[in-house]
Amino acid sequence: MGITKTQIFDKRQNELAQLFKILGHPARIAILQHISTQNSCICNDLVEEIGLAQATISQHLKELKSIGLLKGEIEGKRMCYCIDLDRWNELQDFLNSFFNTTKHNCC
Amino acid sequence: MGITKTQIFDKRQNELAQLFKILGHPARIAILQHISTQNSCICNDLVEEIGLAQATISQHLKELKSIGLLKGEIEGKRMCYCIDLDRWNELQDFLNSFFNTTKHNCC
DNA sequence: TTTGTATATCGCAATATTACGATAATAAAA
DNA sequence: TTTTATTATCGTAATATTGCGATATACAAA
Repeated sequence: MGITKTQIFDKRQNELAQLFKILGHPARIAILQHISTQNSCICNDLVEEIGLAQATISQHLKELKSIGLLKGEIEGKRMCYCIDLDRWNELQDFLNSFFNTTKHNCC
Repeated sequence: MGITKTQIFDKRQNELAQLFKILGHPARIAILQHISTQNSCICNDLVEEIGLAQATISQHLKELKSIGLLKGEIEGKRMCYCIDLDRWNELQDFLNSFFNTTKHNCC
């Protein structure tokens, strides 16, 4: 065991869980905050500011890219990672719709 | 390795990540949806409706309780799990504040 | 009391995640 | 061309998560 049984859940449930899961790591939260509020979008800057190894940061960036939250642009020999603001808003709406439709109780 | 280095992140980052992480599993999403929209709050009903073993559902319920999202009431020999709506709203606000303060880009 | 029902917890196996050193790939600079 | 800097990927060790059978616990019903 150890495998999440995705086949017994519907598409929306798996999608929601996947989004929450990717956001569920402090390094990825920190990356998003740095890019957004501290104007550092260069991979190497993030490595220095966050304090994880370069390979580790690169891996986290890849995961954030996998849900479309980040897009990377090549800038000479460096990579500039930016938040895809359209996707960001879309995601926020999606999570809010989950919260709003799940706001009732049976007892 | 394999340990998340929580000590290099601040309290808010770790808290946000923890909340997202707990929500990052389709079974837990399904549990919340069942309780809220399908009026099933009895543990055993969830076991039948979701299709995971009783021990597994019990474990997921425990994790949802750990972030205050569910509260369980004893009802005879059964347990009725309800969403803590105050906590639910608080959490939604907290996640929205993260989304709203991270909505800028450097490039 | 005995039996049956509902839930929690323990222990374990399978799998996933996290982190990082080493190395490859790419492009600018010398 | 050679060197240097930046990032991605591979391989691996450590740890975490998922899922479940077995069992313990608690309560109701017989």
